[in-house]
Amino acid sequence: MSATIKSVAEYAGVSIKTVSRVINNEGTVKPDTLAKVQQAIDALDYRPNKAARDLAGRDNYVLGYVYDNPNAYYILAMQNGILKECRANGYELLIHPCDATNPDIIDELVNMVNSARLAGLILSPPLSEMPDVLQAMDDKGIQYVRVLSGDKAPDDKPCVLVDDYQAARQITGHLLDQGHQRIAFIAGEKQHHSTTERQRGFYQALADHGIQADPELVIDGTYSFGTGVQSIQQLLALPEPPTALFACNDEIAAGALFGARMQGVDVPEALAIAGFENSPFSTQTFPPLTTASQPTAQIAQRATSSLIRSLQARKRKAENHTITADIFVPELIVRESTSR
Amino acid sequence: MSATIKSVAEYAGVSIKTVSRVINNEGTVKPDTLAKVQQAIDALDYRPNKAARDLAGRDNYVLGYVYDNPNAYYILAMQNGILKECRANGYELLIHPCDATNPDIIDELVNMVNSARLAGLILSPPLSEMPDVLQAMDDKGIQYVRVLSGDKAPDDKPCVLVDDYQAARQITGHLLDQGHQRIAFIAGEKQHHSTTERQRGFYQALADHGIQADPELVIDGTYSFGTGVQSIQQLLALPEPPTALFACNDEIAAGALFGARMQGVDVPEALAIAGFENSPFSTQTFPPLTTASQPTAQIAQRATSSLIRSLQARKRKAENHTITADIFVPELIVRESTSR
DNA sequence: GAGTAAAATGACAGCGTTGTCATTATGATG
DNA sequence: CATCATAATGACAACGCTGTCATTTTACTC
Repeated sequence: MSATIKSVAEYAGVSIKTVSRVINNEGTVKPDTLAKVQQAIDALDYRPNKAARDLAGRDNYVLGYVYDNPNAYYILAMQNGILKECRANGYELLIHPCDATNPDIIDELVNMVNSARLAGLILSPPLSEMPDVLQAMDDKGIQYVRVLSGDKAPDDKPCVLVDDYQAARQITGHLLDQGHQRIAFIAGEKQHHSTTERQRGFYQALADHGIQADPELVIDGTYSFGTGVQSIQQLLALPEPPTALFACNDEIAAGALFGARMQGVDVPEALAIAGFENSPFSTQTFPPLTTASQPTAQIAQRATSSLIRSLQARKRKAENHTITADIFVPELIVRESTSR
Repeated sequence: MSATIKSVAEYAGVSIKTVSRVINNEGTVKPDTLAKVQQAIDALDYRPNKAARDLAGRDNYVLGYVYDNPNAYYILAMQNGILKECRANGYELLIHPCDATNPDIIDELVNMVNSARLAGLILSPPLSEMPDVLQAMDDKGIQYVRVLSGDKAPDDKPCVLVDDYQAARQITGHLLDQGHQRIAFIAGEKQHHSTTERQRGFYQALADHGIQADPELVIDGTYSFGTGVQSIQQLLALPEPPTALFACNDEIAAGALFGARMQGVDVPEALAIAGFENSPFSTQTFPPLTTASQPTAQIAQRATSSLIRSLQARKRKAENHTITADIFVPELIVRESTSR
């Protein structure tokens, strides 16, 4: 049988309420009392009973992660990061896969939050980029944190930013540094901010080097292997084909690599290819892909901790809780697919 | 404010205990009383408070999913299936990623089950195939269900079987039916039962057709793209190369396909390739891969429901609860990579 | 229709925590 | 050193449910 707050209180020689104050960091406990209680907690290996906490308290210690993203690696990395932070703070996580294209998605989410009595929500793209979803959460007073693509927060609500723009600029810059002049770009779904941000970074890098982008070299597609295969065929058929390609993610890049090989085009000798995401795809090709690595798990962890802090701040009625938008810049990883 | 058991009881004109009996299916309630209560539940949209249930009851309504598997698609599919069944039965799910090679893994798991007060565990490979892990669970009286590769249950403890043997036999049979005589096999990690079962099916199919397996055509590797690329080079360098390949999973098959193309070998004209798993890899290649589809989400759902049933049976002290081992046979999916 | 066993229902405590409010200790002030 | 404000602590009810055991109702027997 595991220790209860009562046994800890007896062991430490204080009331259960004081123990409660310690485990909730309420701050109104004398240092030596606190030390005694901490020691009792450690000695008895006490862990608060979540069910009792939820039942007695006003709030619940459960966060929700809502996702709709076909990319399994991304979701799992997010999930791992969130879980880590939740565990560290005694929160639990409710996982809720959903379909963002479902017209009833908003009702579904509100319903879920209410019936599971969630304390807050972690939203990743594309959900985190849907204004009506965010609006509904605000209306219902549901707390959330978003993971977003961008280089500055779109509003003052909590979010963690991934600076795809900057990273895309770096990747493109890397290709330019290698002497490439005709660089192609294959985009993913335009609904994802990540696509538009990466494209913006691509254009900016060209502009930095005084190069005019050739519209023929920019192709719209989806974040898929198939897009890569098809697009590269189209690009290679051009009278003046590109000597380098920046694909919006590794999956597209892998497809392009495959397509190029099928047509007998050597990579990187005749065509340099860079991807984005540092997914397993990027090392499972020959040659391995140059890419940008976003520390997804770490981003998720930061988002979660930010949500928890704002939850606790609200609990203590600290209205002056300042929301700081964390920002991550994916890091350039150079591999053989772009080496000269 | 949502309805409580008390408001339902008042509405229905019975005691709260009777409502409790209804929601727990205890069976000792008169039909018309039951109807009244049901109606009250519907009218008030009552949902039992999980925290109160957990606190008051002996058991918790929380299951755990423990995984260590590099394959993100598999895990996510499992997770989705488990979640679906949990939700349908009012259970919650605790997700616990872990490292099976960690020497302290057993302590870690036992600790987790105790501190989170889990009702039961869902184990997938490789954890479900580690005898010492299972032994520890049995010793501690922790209930679990395993998802296993095999065509019959190894013991009388609850499990759901995936008949890789049968499916591998079918895939190999399909290649044989296409007239192939020299069929290669690339294995994954030998620690995974799925590998040995698939290999067993491969040999059996050859034997069925009176063909002697050529050891030169069987290569050990890992479940990775790289294994596929390397192995196919080795196979194609043989004096008498194979005309068909059965790769232990789609990732290997995709690597092999890539490697074959690199060497100018046409697929399927000069070399037929089949994979296994029906992962996204299998449709992201040109040509798309023949493979076997295991309904992972459905398997997970079945496993979860089996665990829940056995949990409830134990609660009612029904010792005569018979454990039926469900068995799934992955289904052959023929695509262009093996068409004549 | 009285007597009995079995089925159905209810009263009430208790699960482990937090919130509210009362009480006690501490420190500052004159 | 008495007085008071404030910080620290404690007593106790309440959260919504289940388990135990007592009570009532029902069904059956002679």
